[in-house]
Amino acid sequence: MDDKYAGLKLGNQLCFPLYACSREIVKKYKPYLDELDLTYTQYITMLVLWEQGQINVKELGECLYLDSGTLTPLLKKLEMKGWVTRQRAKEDERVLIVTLTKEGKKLRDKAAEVPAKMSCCVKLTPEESRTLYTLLYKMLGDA
Amino acid sequence: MDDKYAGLKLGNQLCFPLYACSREIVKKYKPYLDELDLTYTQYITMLVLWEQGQINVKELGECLYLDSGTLTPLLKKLEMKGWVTRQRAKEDERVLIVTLTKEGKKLRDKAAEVPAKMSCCVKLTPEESRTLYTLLYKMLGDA
DNA sequence: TAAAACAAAATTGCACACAATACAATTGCC
DNA sequence: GGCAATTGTATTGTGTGCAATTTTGTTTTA
Repeated sequence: MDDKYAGLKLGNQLCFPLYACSREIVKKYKPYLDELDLTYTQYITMLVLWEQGQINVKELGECLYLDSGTLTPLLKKLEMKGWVTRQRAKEDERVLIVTLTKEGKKLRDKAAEVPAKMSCCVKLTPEESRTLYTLLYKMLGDA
Repeated sequence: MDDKYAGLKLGNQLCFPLYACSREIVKKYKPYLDELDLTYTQYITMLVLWEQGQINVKELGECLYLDSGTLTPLLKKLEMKGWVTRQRAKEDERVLIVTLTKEGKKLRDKAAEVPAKMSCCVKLTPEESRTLYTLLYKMLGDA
């Protein structure tokens, strides 16, 4: 009878726990990131910059699955805080290059404690975490 | 040398693919939900209402992991579209009861096709989907 | 080489999320 | 009954997230 609507049950949706989990995790980061004066999105942006030092907006967007509409205001805020600079590429003035500043590099030391603090919140075994990680990247890969 | 910062690598973060996947999936829903004149958040709200017919805001928030700051404007929009009514409980005027209308019920038939359309987008085997589902709920359970 | 096609960012506008705050109704305690 | 604490929503302000459009610059081609 109700089979027609079985697919519409919240409990049968894979998307829902994904969506809810994502928001719950970001919420858990908040107290630690507040200490660094970073939002979650700013944090993952800084992760890329700490690894690469310098990157243009297009590539940054590809790394983070974010577009310029999200990144432009975010990067301007990071620039105002003095952690990055934004300048046009000499070779091609359309390209905007984001570079980590000395101050931005310093922030990395404070941030280094965050992952350990967060890992306490995730109640999965290391193996479960790996499995989850693999499955998520498999989904993302086809995106 | 760089071990100190190993935890900060984007590739070592579980939160990141979770966050990215969540947004990518919501994005894939968009064209189908546009046809129903629903946003993703409105859609999962309707999922609950299609199952329950009636629910108060507090319980709805617990189901969806959303608070009143998100739900209040969202429910007002659903009310304006004529799919739900909002009225205070007689027993306790603080409680707001959201009820599906006849029009809202009709929408369920159109929505019934969405899950099948979406399942094509998820390139996981049924077993992988179940594993992912279980792991996500395990994380959520501790949230 | 001038115009068209293309590309990268920025801008704009709408829709969430959510913390913080406000507010109104209710409950508990004396 | 009176009043403080609690509870359930609503409001406000900030920060995304993204589609659509515009601006600016580059490349292609007629």
